[in-house]
Amino acid sequence: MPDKMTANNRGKTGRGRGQAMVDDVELNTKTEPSQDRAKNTFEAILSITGDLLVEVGFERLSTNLICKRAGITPPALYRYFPNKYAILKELGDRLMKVQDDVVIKWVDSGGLDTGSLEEEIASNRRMMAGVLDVTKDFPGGAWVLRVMRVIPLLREVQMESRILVADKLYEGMRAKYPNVSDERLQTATLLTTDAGSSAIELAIEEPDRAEAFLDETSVMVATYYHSFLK
Amino acid sequence: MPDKMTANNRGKTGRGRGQAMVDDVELNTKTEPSQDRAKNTFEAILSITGDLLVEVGFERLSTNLICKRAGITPPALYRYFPNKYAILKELGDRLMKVQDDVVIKWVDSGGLDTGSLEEEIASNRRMMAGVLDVTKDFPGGAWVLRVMRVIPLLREVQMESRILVADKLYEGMRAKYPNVSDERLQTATLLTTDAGSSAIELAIEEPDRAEAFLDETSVMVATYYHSFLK
DNA sequence: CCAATAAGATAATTATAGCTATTTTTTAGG
DNA sequence: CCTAAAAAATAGCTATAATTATCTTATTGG
Repeated sequence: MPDKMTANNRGKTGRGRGQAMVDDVELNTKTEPSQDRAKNTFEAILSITGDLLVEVGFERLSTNLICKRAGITPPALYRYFPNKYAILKELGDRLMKVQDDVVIKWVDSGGLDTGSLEEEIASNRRMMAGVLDVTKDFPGGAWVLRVMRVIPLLREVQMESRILVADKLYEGMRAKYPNVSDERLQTATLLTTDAGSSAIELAIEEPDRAEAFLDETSVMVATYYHSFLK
Repeated sequence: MPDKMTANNRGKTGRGRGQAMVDDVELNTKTEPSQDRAKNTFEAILSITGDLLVEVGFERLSTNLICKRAGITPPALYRYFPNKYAILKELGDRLMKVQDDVVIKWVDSGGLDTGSLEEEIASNRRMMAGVLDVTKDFPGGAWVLRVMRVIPLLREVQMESRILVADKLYEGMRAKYPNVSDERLQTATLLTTDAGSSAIELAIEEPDRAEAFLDETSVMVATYYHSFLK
């Protein structure tokens, strides 16, 4: 039986793989969109992916679903992203960036220049509220945080961000706690960053207790650093 | 063209669904294995699932792969577990149980009956080391923790455990910190449990710094609780 | 307004995932 | 040692995931 020659199957076969290769994948975006229409598509893919994470979760998220919701077809999506993980990576990069920016601005604007424990708690708390805000505003923010944990390549994105933030904090702390070893201070910044991130996740999950989570985490972290002075 | 009647396709069709329904699934185990052989199969499925999580990650984990590695066929697996998530849930249940047991034993054996801050730090540190140990011994322990975050139904398992542990801690703390409100103490136990869990994940991910992570987390948590005395 | 290029649509392909009806083999109790 | 129940194997099915070759439509710089 000869090949059926329909309008779009001219005897050459497609080469879908059915499953993405999770290792060895290129994760960077492809063509940067130049036209306005394309920029909209690009952004729509990202924001819809975030929305879908909230609606259907990570397991049910698929490129086909994203396309359907965005009103585009797969080739349009694959013009910008080489694969599904690249979309998630872009989301991860962006979320980390907005979170990092909050912390960096906080440090640069003197968030660490505090005296009393009470001041430190309050300053810390303000920073955490800022991080919570940008995360809540981010489409699917909490889900992006979770997904980053289960995809090794995205975990690296997160760790890079953690290190960036921890370094920034370290820089500001170094002068403040001169008699604490470099190593200890580095460990401390990493741990408190992680604890803060966990608290943010909890706060989004249980909005009713969000205030309490921020309050207590601020107390915990500030009290901890304060103990370095002794 | 008539149906091909091979040895096992007798004209009735199978009814595979191709994708699991992530919502609305039964997650409990089915037949409890009675024969020894069956118990081995049951345990093999669980421990191999843990191993595979480490080897290939969550995304590549599939029932077919588990079967292949366990030397069984899908129907054997599906005799015990109604679907893939039930396997993960059993792993989650078990990991939470061994972790919880460490904490409960620690409380019951007087882990909270400490006086000085130094004693509290040391006691806390012993408990965390215990939790780290059982988690490291658990096949795929760190991965199970991660996976629980991205599958809502498993997240519930984790939250139930958190609440159990937090309640146990709360019980012990209630007497120790009489002038702290119930609500605040509950928030505190939940947050410190979460922070501890994050630290365990970090410790497994970066074994070289595991000691430091436990040390500092103990300090952070103990210092925080200690501040309640003021 | 037209050519070049960007953006998107059509229509499939392949792989593999989850799962199962049915038959065969083990196991263990009488 | 024989038989009923338990356990596992045979051999698939169906759905859907990711992805693509090719063609068409929009956009824009000249």
